[in-house]
Amino acid sequence: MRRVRANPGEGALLRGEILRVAEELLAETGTEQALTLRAVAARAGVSTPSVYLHFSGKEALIEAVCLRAWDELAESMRLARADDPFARLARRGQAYARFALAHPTQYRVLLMRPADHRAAQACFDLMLETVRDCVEAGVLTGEPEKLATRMWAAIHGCVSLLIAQPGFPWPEEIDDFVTNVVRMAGFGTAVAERLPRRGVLPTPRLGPALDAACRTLTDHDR
Amino acid sequence: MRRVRANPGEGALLRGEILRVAEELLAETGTEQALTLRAVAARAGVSTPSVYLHFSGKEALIEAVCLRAWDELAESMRLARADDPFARLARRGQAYARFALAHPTQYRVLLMRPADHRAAQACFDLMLETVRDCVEAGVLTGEPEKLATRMWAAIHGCVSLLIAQPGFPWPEEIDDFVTNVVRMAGFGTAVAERLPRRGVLPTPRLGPALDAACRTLTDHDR
DNA sequence: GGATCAGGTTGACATCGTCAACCTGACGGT
DNA sequence: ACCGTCAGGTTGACGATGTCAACCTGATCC
Repeated sequence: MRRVRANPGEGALLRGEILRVAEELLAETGTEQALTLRAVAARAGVSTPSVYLHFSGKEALIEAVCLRAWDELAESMRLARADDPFARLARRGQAYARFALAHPTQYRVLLMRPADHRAAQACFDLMLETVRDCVEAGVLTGEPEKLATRMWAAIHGCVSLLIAQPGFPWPEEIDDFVTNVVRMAGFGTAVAERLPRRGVLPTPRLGPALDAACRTLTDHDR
Repeated sequence: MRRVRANPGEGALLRGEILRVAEELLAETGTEQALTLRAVAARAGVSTPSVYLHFSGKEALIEAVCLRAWDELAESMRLARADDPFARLARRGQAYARFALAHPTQYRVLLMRPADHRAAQACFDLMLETVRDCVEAGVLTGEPEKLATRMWAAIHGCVSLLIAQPGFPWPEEIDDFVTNVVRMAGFGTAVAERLPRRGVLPTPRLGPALDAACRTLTDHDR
């Protein structure tokens, strides 16, 4: 199983190999504790300290492995298109959630542990761009950065709870849960920003008023 | 620094002492990696394996330490009262967020790592109870369990991002962020559940319609 | 006054991340 | 043809950590 030494100039080949087996190991075990430098090195057919030739330490390796997933996420969000900006927002939110749930370990390592990297920046920017479109189209009002972080929080909360609390008695199917959280975030952001902090109808009158208001939002013409 | 041995029948005293110093250590360092059995034992004035007399291992100790915080959280949510059920929902959501941000390490350990315990069950039940009140009062519609999980997701997402990504360029003050996420969750849940999955006005007409609809929700009488 | 047993301690083991020192074989210059 | 050089590794060790089996000890009861 011993790996043959690379020729001069090809040292980076080992780096790729290490990343590959580390990703494998992480996917197999589902936890970064099981990602030992010794296990990674052994599977790559190489001695343990060789990892240090390409990564400054264990944390650096883990980060490098997980960061690869985020490029894919940005790509899959970019692919989630729709002509209507508000619909595109929902599509991208769902793409985000779908990807996170498909790569739970990487998502957890990068976004559910304290860190100062900005792994999600690219994805957030894609979200932000779509929120801007919605503001221009008049369906959302307010500062796009603030609106986007609030919606991000909702979707992140949804997937991170699903990842971290598999034992919780979730009352709806995962797909429905994600979809409904996305809808809640979208409509909630649109409505909350249009209402004053105080002076909204008191609860007994708010229920019927919401019924009536929502009827006017439905397209009866088609 | 050596602790005097407890008398027969008082063995549980050490358990309390261990919990106390472990909590101290966790609060000081902010990370459970620094919570070594050796450090805990040393600070308690006791030998390392003594911890095993009261906890089955490191994970059990960490869980026991963090679980103590949740009882306090449930209490502080119970204290967040308001006559109006919809307002009470917001108060409790904010109490939840405030507590989580005040005990970030415990929150992270229990809710942001994979686990099968149901740490948050008691808090969720308090949330659920208030959601039920809102449904009875007519301001929310739908199945309370589903509504509550969606709102929980939003608030959890908000605090867990704040805890895990302190380096992110948050565009609003933490208090405002929390408040606005809570508003988004409340109004979003109320509205999204009243709208059909399809057949909502297309974006160009949705903006003005939302403006008009939200005007009807404002209390102009006072 | 000796047995008992709760409440610990001692010493060791395997595993981990990390590092300094060493090895080795391909390649360029002469 | 030979020899230095240097990229690309390896060896062996260190200290820290979770965990466990075996041992100790002093209060209490008959």
